[in-house]
Amino acid sequence: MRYSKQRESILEVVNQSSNHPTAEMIYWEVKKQIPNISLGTVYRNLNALVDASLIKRIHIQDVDHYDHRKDEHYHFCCRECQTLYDLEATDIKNLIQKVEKKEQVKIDDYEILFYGTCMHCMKKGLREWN
Amino acid sequence: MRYSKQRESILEVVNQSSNHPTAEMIYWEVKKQIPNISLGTVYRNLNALVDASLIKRIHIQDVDHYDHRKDEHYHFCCRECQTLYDLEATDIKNLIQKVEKKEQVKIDDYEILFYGTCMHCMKKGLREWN
DNA sequence: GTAACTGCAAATCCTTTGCTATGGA
DNA sequence: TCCATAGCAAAGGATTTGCAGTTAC
Repeated sequence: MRYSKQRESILEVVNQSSNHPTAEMIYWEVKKQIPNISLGTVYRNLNALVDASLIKRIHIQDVDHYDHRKDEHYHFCCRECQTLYDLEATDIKNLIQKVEKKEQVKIDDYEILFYGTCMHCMKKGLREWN
Repeated sequence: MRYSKQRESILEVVNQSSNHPTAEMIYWEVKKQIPNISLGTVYRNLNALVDASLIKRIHIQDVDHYDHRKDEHYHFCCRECQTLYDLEATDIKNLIQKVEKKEQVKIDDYEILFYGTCMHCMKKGLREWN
């Protein structure tokens, strides 16, 4: 893969985002640095970066989002405020081991997404603890 | 939600499928019973059934699939043969409890998908155990 | 009777692709 | 120099929507 300032900028935006941007959001962000970049270029580069495993595509509630790969994590989507959080990958090695053993498969990646209510929205009383 | 034979047939096809059909596959299957059904009707009903939580939409490798909700399960996608398997939801209650406690959230649903190599393909030597 | 539902076709939305020009190695 | 990559605009594909007719209740 050859260098281009467009691809560098796109990768940088994804890596520095904590909010799992969509292609469109990435496009507008990169446009601040490279005003004449085209949306086609953003899509092409996102695909190239996903193929190269430099970033990850995650599909949440009917929309594609892009995610840096800095560490293993789960995702949590709050149904009240629609925020998408990163969660620590609690127990993941243990879980993978158990599943591999029980099902006799070899696992090399995962996508773990929980839905529910975040602490913030629970405090607002939008949902009771139970 | 009012009764219609189209919706009944669509729900039945999803419930009786073990292969996580796409909208298109469901359309062709329902067409055997109701030859003049339109694709638009299939999409409309799939959305209605998902909204009513009678079926689940799962997005795997860039394609939407539909899944019955008979029991809790994980999904496993084999990178070699592209088969999508249902796996037992090993340890799920324990995992949810741990995550809820650690992250202070309330979880009411999840999507857990593993990627890797299935037993079948490993036996064919497409990938080594390790 | 009437509101929900259907089939059909057109519209919409997101993403990809073809083309020519540019730029990195 | 040469080939990957860019920008632009048109094409593509999946899904949704508007409308007029039909059906469940």
